[in-house]
Amino acid sequence: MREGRRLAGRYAVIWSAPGGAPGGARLGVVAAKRVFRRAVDRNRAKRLLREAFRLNRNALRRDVDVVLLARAAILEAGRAAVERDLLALAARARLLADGKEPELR
RNA sequence: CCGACGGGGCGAUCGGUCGCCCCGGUGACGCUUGCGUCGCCGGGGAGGAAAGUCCGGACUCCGCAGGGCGGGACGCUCCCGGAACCGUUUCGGCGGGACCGGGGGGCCCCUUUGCCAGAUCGAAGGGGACGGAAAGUGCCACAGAAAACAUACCGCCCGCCUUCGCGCCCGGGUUGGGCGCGGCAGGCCCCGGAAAACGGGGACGUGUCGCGUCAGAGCGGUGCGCCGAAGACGGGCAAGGGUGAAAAGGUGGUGUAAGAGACCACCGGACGGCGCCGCAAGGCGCGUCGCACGGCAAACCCCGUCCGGAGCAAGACCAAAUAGGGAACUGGAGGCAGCCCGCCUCAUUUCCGCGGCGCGCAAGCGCGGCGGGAGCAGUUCCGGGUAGGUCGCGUCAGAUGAAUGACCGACCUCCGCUUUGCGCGGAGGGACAGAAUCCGGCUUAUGACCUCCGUCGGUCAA
RNA sequence: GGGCGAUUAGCUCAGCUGGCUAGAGCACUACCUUGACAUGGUAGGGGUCACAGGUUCAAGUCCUGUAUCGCCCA
Repeated sequence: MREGRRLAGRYAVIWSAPGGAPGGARLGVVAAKRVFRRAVDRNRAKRLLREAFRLNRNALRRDVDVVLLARAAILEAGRAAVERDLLALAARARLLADGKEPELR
């Protein structure tokens, strides 16, 4: 991951590196204690990122590993907004599976 | 009835789909043959505070025969209930128990109010970390005379002394004054006279002088004074003054030089005296005391009860590499020979013991040999221990970076539109907040709803 | 997870066994010194003692709770 690519979005920062598993891309989530002081906020941030990743896992390339770092603004966002942010980031990082274009608006 | 605030309870509905963590079962695949990945079935999956870490306990290690010092925590009394846990047990129970809740009682403080007033008391409401201030030590700033074995600043009173004033008495009686008498002079009136000259008389009391008498200030007095003032000294008193958070009972009287519980009445108070009531904390009565002995112990401290220390990052087990420790065994290198025994050459730190050879008169020195120990080197083994791992943490959550989410529907709440209903649209299902060994307590944070309680406001009725 | 400590002026710190006006240095302001500046001198301003409650006649100090910051232990 130290050599991986990094891109920042509104609600998250994404790292990516070659890897992957038979089931598809693997995920790691990070919520820093400096950013989210309360444990309930850290859990909320990680759950939002995890859900957004799960719902869009098939849209991503299968041969990469991904780490998502939550940013402070994510607490104000809903699930759909986090999903859109994640897909936009994946597109910029060239992480989308071949032949599939995100439906960005 | 409504609203606000405080306190308490509760912190939450049903169904479906897709995912996550753990356990049990099962199947497929992969290979380092016991794990990994994926799937299916069944079960379980955050809180009242999981939080703060303020306490108590279980548990673990250290220590351990027992106790003390030091340090710390708690503190009215009685009853009932709950309680993690501990001890004991005949497994029914019994005893203890940090702490929590409820009720009754006592004591103290504050506010309001009622007593003529005051000390103080009663009532109502509220509050109390509520053992001891008569074991000891310490502190009580400023102000005030005095702040804790009370004191005497101002003040009140008495005595004495000094000075002064006032009054009285006495002495002295200047100038002057009043009264009386007298002399002289002057004016006025009357008579004589021509006359305003002169003479006589009269009244007046104008001036002056003398005598007598009366009063008499200033001044003086070792004088007197139920007079007064000031000051010094000696003594009595503690009522009044004012300061302060706090000043040694209150009111009225008697009394006194002045006063004071000095004495008296009533009220209040104290008692480590007695009696009675109450399980007790305490209360009441009697008696005694004219009534000195304040506050602070969330100051040191004393009394009673309790506590050994550290903490799951405790601790237990498995255990690589490297370095170091211990034990046992072996003793280097080369050549000859090669089945074994063996033989030759070179090298070999130090100590002890034994005997041998050589030199030397001797002490001793040198040479090589045997045995033992240490060191060194090698091999093997052992233990400690680091990285790492497993357990601790199994009990209906069980993680070594930590799992509970998303969507749909029902239902509910609120807002808007609509004449109501029906219906439509929108928002929301809410706050505080996420287990990390477990349990109990405390504290703090909290939306909606509920209603038990309290305070305040509004409206309605009586 | 567990065990501890601190908070006083803009900054760094004192403040004893509760009491007198909460002080010191740097910084800031004004004036003096200089042609001007630095330095120096004089004077001055600036404090919810982190917050809340309690004990006490009286709290920065004592007690309790809260908040924030920091340290240590595998």
